[in-house]
Amino acid sequence: MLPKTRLGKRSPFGALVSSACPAAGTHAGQETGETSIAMATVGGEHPISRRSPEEVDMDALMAAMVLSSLSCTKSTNQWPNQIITTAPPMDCGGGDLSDGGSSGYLSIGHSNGSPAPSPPIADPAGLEQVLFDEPAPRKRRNSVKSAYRCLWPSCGKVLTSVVGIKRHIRTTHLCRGGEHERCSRSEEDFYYTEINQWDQQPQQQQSPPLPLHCSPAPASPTSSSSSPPSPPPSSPQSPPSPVCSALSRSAPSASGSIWQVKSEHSYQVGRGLSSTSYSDEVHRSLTDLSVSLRRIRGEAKKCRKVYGIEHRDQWCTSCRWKKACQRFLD
DNA sequence: TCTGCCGGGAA
DNA sequence: TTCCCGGCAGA
Repeated sequence: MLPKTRLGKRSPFGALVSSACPAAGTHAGQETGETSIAMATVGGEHPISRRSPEEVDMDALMAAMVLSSLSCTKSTNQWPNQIITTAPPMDCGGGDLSDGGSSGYLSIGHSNGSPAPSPPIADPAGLEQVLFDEPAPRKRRNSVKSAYRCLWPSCGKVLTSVVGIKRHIRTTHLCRGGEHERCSRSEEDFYYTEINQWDQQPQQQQSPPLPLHCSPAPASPTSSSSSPPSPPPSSPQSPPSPVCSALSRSAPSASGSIWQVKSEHSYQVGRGLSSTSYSDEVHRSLTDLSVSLRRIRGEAKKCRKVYGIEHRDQWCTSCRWKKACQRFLD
């Protein structure tokens, strides 16, 4: 009768989705999209591996400098830096032995094991822990034997300590000229990759079966679907940080003893869990809620389809009432 | 555009 | 409680 404004008509989840998804979808989707693009692009043609040594040197140096400067400002502006820091390392040189994009995660995510500083990881983890009350699955490294491989073109030196590999990179590759010394301190992070050897120690693995909280964490506003939407503590825009510390989150099915280049690993993780997963997982958590709050449209034919409008009297009551069909349950 | 069905109102 | 339907959202 009256034109009713049915703002509250839809389930609160619907509203929440519409309000949350833009944030999650746009941010995460775009970010991850950009990241993916960057990864793909860089992976496709890697400057370091294809260019002349001088160009490589300069590009890598530039990228590293940018990264270094960015990493210095992480504390103030968190997530954009995470985004940004995700991309440049890919530029600066994952090398050929792994997917181009992976090096970004490598250099960022290696905080799991390597002493290289990577502040952005910690905060999302804390945030997600706060939001989801889940234990941080970071312990897997305990059972991992690590080595570090130099990614410098045509080097490939493997050392067993971070210090060693850093020193190697710094002294051998970066600090040929003294002027590099200043920036190379953080730069060497990008020129080595960690290779892990998982032993068969299944019960030691403390990592949860499949940590999904990687992405929900930044999705704090979105994930509030299960809790009243509360503004993020600090950032007004509540930006999701697609980069999560998920390097060690993927659960490699270690059958036997595998050496796994971490950059590869992280690339997959990055696509599957950390970056892309942000939107994916948000979507998924949202979907799960959606299932509970609103039925997924079923594949089964409903009374309407089966009997047709003209035989509406044969419909089940729910269908007649435009409710969820009770006869053809999915 | 069609369809399922949520949310709400009327009887 | 039953019945109906506006309107949203997904396919």
